[in-house]
Amino acid sequence: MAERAPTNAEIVRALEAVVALMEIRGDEHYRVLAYTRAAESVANHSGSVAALDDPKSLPHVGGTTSQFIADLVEGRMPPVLDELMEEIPRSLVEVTRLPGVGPRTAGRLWKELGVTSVEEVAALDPEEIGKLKGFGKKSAEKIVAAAERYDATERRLLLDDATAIGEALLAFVRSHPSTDRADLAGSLRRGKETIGDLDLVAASTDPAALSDAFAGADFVREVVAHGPSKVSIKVDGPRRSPDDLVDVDLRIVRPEAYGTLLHHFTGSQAHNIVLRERAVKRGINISEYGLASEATGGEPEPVATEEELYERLGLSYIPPELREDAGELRAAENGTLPDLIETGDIRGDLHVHTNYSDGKGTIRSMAEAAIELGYEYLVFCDHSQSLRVANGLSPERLARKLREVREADEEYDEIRLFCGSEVDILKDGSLDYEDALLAELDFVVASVHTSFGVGEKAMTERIRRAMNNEHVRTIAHPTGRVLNRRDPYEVDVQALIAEARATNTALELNAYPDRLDLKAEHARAAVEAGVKLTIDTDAHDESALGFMRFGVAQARRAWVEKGNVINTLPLREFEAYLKAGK
DNA sequence: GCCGTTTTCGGCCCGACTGTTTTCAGTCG
Repeated sequence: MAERAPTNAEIVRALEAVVALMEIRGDEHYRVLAYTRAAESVANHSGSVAALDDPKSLPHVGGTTSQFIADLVEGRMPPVLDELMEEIPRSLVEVTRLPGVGPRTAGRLWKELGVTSVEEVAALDPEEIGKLKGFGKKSAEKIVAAAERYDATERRLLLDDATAIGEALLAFVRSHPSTDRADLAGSLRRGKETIGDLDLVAASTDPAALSDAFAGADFVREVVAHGPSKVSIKVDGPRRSPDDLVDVDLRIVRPEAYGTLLHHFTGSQAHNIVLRERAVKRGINISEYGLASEATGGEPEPVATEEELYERLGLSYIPPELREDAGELRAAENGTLPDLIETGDIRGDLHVHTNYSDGKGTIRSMAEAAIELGYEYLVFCDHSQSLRVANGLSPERLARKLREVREADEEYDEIRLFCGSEVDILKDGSLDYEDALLAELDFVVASVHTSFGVGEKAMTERIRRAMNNEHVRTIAHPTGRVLNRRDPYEVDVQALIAEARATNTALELNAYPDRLDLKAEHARAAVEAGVKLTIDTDAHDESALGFMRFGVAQARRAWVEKGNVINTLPLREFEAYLKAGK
């Protein structure tokens, strides 16, 4: 037995390692695909896979892959992975990440030139590669150049940056005279927590003209590919430096085929594949150009909207955020898709900061920004006393702030203002204010900001203890991760969900683009367990109140409905919830 | 390797673009 059961993410990493190495070895495509799908299935599972009685209950996990998972759970190295790592240098996997280099090329560079790493590719003379059959001067130079500028630190775009860049590009596409419709597609449209590259789709009466205009626009830093219906370019990333470029794809079709195009490039790829397989069984072939069947003589018949596409397949409309091959097809067949929460359902923000601690806004400026958003209530939760780096409030300053919130509340008819605290959960699980003080506040958010490295057992106990405090209504950013900067601390999220349910404590889905914590799989597990969520921006200035849309997008990916979220309650009901206690 | 409203065997989504090719493999999404 292993010391600790592997997390879903660890199982996924092991399966993906098999995929990468098998591809290099040149294993049969469908064998590799099976491991790919098993990895996706584990990643999409909301509960702990290690805790399942039989992993075969997961879709795309059969006898072999379930044994693979069982080996990991019991602390054994799965033989297939052992064998692959014995045979193939692990560092070759990185070579396949070079743009334009896939597993076939990496495998040949290794077998025919003895190259095992990106560094060794960069050190190659392009002429050596050019001597290999099927490689010319151009591709040889491209491969070496890609290796030379390869940056191993994977950096993905946060949602706010991706949205800003994407919307600017979209405005350009929409402004072209031949454009009929255009949208952002891909993972940004699905609301994924981070974005690798941007996908745009357009319906145009003159695709070639739009393609040329896009490839020639002044924001283009590099043209990667340029055809009559597809353009791939690089544009400046958020850091606007030469080594911070973002890949962008634009696909263009005639207006009548827009529905299937938008659908195709929204993905996910896994969703598209299962949807298309299902269609093939019914004699229909789906492509971005439409639906083809015997009845259409094998030619694609265009479909103008996504709604019509799903309808023609006998399915209810599946929102983009659910398109992950995570059970949405079955739900669409049965008419049991969730009625997903929308940004407009949010009635207030329960976790915002002011200049009393480390925020930039004042009580009144934040209140006025919240009024602009149409909120019915706003809860100020500044940091507590021990968090000195964030100018945490002493009991005296908290008392002063409480008075000011009460005064400001009198001044605004449009909104109710509440005074809360984001109170630190100290190392031993006690809270950073006395209970008597917490009792005076309207709402208490508790969270961990220090001593991240205490280990899973201690961290889980620490947060569970905080949940058992009668004043603590929600746990903010429950896993502490900061995207691109800091991994989550070790904590047993399943145990937190169980304790949240037992103590009637909510869990926060923090909408800040670099947190988005809980992540979607955990948020889904929480609502499945009957735990309520709060979706809060943790705003430190007025504009950050607008991050709510990113939190809602993540909640939608977690199959969350309005009724699962505390701050969708109308003011009267929210007040009743406050009054009722835990 | 997985899967079954034609199947326990024989299938497995579909197409654009590039480079090096005279018909296609590899990569990408």
